[in-house]
Amino acid sequence: MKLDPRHLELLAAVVDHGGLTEGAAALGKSQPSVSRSLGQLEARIGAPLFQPGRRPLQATELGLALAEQGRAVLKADRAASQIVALYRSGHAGLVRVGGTPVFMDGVIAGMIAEFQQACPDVRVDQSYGYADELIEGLGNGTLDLAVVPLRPEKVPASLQFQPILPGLNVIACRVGHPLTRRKLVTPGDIAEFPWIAPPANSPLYADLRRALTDIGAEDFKISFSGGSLASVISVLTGSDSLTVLPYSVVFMMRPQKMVTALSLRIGHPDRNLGLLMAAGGPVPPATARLRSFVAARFEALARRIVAHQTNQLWR
Amino acid sequence: MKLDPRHLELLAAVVDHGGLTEGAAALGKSQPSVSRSLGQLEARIGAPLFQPGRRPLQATELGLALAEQGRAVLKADRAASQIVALYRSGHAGLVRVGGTPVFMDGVIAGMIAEFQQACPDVRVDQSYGYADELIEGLGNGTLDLAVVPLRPEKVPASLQFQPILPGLNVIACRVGHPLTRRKLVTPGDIAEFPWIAPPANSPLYADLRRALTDIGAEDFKISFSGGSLASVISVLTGSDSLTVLPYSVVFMMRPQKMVTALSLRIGHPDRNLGLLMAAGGPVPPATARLRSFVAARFEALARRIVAHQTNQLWR
DNA sequence: GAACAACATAACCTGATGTTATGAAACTGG
DNA sequence: CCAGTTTCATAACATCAGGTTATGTTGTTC
Repeated sequence: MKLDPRHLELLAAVVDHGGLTEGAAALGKSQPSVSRSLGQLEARIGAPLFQPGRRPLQATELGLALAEQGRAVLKADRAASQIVALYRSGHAGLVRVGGTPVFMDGVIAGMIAEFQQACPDVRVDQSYGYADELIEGLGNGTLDLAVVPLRPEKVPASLQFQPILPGLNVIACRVGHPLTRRKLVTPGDIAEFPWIAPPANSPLYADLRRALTDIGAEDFKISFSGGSLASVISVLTGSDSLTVLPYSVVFMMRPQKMVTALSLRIGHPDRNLGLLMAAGGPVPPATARLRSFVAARFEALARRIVAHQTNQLWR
Repeated sequence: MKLDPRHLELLAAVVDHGGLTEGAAALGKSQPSVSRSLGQLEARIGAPLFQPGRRPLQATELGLALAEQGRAVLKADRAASQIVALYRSGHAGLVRVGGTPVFMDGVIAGMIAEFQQACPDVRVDQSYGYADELIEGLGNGTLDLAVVPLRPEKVPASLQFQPILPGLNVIACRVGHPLTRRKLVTPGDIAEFPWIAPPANSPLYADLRRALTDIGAEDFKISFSGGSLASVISVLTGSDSLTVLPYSVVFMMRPQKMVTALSLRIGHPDRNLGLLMAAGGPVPPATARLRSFVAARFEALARRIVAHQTNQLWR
């Protein structure tokens, strides 16, 4: 026999509240409604759930046993409501974040860790990709949020783009690198050092080439290429190599005192780092929350960068 | 937000069966019904439960989390159905059995133990009383079944009486009692031995008085009275006392070889031991099952008694 | 790209559940 | 033991969710 779980809930409430009237009130229903529903349950079962002729309604053994199950139903129902509430407030759910490798490793992952301190039930699925792949992912629904340097005019109509930092690259090297002792670094100075190149298909690689070309360093030797940020940093700190990294990435790594930037201004790309999301449709709450969290952190980061720059430690 | 537990059940079934159609089939419902109900759930929640545009319907993270709760609801529901099924088949429940002390202790308790080997989930609440109290208990619903010696014409109309053994008392004594060595015991022989009397308000006490009067033993001394069966047996086996006990009780105690009956026929009361139950209303299945079990055991007992009597061990 | 399977939608009906008003029954205190 | 109060059951009605069958519509598959 199939029982209606709502009937079991009613029974549990009535039993636990010691009476039909109070049980009904606890459920926010009228007393006759609960009375009739329990009557139906009793009729379906064909056995008394309550001892007859007792005015503060008292359950039979069978009624108590079924109320036990009703409590289980109520518990599951409350848990489900809690899950929904968490989800709708953005405190639970799954956010699939994609972004360019260097930014994700150097900046975003740390922010996500911080975010999850506040929202431990939000799962984050991180993936890497460049603009085209990220845009496709957002388009076909396999990605909720992308962190990507982009030219605003290249944003598809179906997506919305929120700029969070101007594109700005620097030449990075290890702390204590010979060139860091010089007040002014000239293009000629850097020619003697080997370079670490980002993956050849990355925008950062194009930035590197352009920056070096801009400053007239046509001829440079690449000693290492293709690694992710962790590898790049390892090589950078273990050698006198140079590389091009986003300003924000180097800035975020300042506390570790492993990497710094040269006082050589290079041409900056006409892109903005920004957050890319699907436009139009409803945004999953957890995605919205993470998005605004990251945006806020970047705003703070931008202020700190400005403050730092005015301190003239870098130029 | 309050969710309908039935929706959670639907969700669990669909998720676990890998599709809406199969999930609906597993629940014995039509596919459109489940589709629409889940659509409503989705609308109420305001968030997608399934990934859009996937043909074997695939749940989102939220859907999976809610399905987990749905499984809990389903489990509780099945458990409740199981409870009802057990109850309705008489394999679970509570039976409140009342009866006269000597029969309950000497015969019925053993049968109940045997019954509970087969139906361990049937709880038995045993109480003691004489005819009037038992009839009242059955009348006001505090008793399901009574085992009581009764004159059939004294059965109230609202109750039904099922005779299971003719009333038959014997004079009981310890095994090895001096009188057991005599082939024929005369009324005069018993005069010298002290008597154990049942409680003064019990029918058995009246039987005792009548039996002794019948056989002309006007003058007898009572050495012990008022105890329950266990005490009576203790005194009986520890002395040369005599007492009056129902034949069935003495018969049931034969295996222990502690108590036997004298070969002195005494007048037997015009009562029948029987099972008394409320008539008319629906009988709780567990009560019906216990009733028929006890009746069957008594039938077997009656046969064994007859067989034993033809062996002439007693008379 | 055609065939197929899976899901969504439409239209309809039944029945459960909600309501308020009211009656009956049990408990309470004197 | 009786009146008052509380508690539950019943009546009458409205509404809506959920059941059905029939029929699109859309992914998936070969």
